[in-house]
Amino acid sequence: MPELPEVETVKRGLNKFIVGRVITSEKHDTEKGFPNAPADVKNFMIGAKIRAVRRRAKVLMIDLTTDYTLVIHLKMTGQLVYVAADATRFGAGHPNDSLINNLPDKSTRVTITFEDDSHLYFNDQRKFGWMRLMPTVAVPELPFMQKVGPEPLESSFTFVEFKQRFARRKNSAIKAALLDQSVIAGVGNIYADEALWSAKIHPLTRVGDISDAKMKALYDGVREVMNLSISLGGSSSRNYVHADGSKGRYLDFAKVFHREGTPCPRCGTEIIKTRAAGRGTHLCPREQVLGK
DNA sequence: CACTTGACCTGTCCGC
DNA sequence: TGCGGACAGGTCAAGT
Repeated sequence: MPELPEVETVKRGLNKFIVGRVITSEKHDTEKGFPNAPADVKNFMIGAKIRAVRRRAKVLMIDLTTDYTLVIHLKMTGQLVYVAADATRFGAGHPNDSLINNLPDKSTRVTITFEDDSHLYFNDQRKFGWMRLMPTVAVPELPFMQKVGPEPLESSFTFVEFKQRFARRKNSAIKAALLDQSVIAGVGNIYADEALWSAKIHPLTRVGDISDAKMKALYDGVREVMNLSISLGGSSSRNYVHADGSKGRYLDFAKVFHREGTPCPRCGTEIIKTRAAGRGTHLCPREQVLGK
């Protein structure tokens, strides 16, 4: 699923496409994806105007003028795709044509219609994702929001804080700690591997065994790979797409993720794929060594 | 508390 | 071509 850079890219796209639009109808296929009562939808969503779209960690928030918010988690395969009333505006042959011209499809969980007959589709093949309507003031009270760590790309997020956040996970593997959203927000499987390669740290290294210099390299690496990815529109490994249905380009620039069998860009050693923290994990076996 | 593992779903790919 | 198993960008609830 989308990690921080992908969710940030969707947020920016939605801010461009849907702010100011009025919702005229909503339709969903199962209670699992969108468990709100029809009365909530009728009273606080239909007729509301989109005020702004925000992101915290990997969670999207669409604020409405009713002081209610649509809170959305895309999990592994979620998509939020906006399709204009005249979808041909992209022109024949545009790379996202095949997706947007065929929505809704069997993965569509929720369809939101705006006053100009344009649509926002929430698609999710694996159905792990969810969308909920709740009062805007209640969003920070969600259990996830209570425990989630700081945003690593904020300029106020310092190396000192980074080190402190990881200190309470000193006995776990560094990759598991990086993926723990309560330590820092937004890192997922792709950027964990990319940042660990950048800092030359083996993913199974115990946090407490990592030198200050390497932790600093990791702090820099996390921020660099995620900033680069945002500038490239995120990573489209399988399902992820922008709010206009097009794909992200980060994986064309990835150093290790999905690059097993190809040479390490620094030393030429073949990248391998293994398992760490229960996840597929990519690394350079020469530069990322346990106990170093 | 810190830490690990399995469960939630559907689709795809790979080996037999 | 079919079938079984492993695996896929995330989080939770359980277990130790």
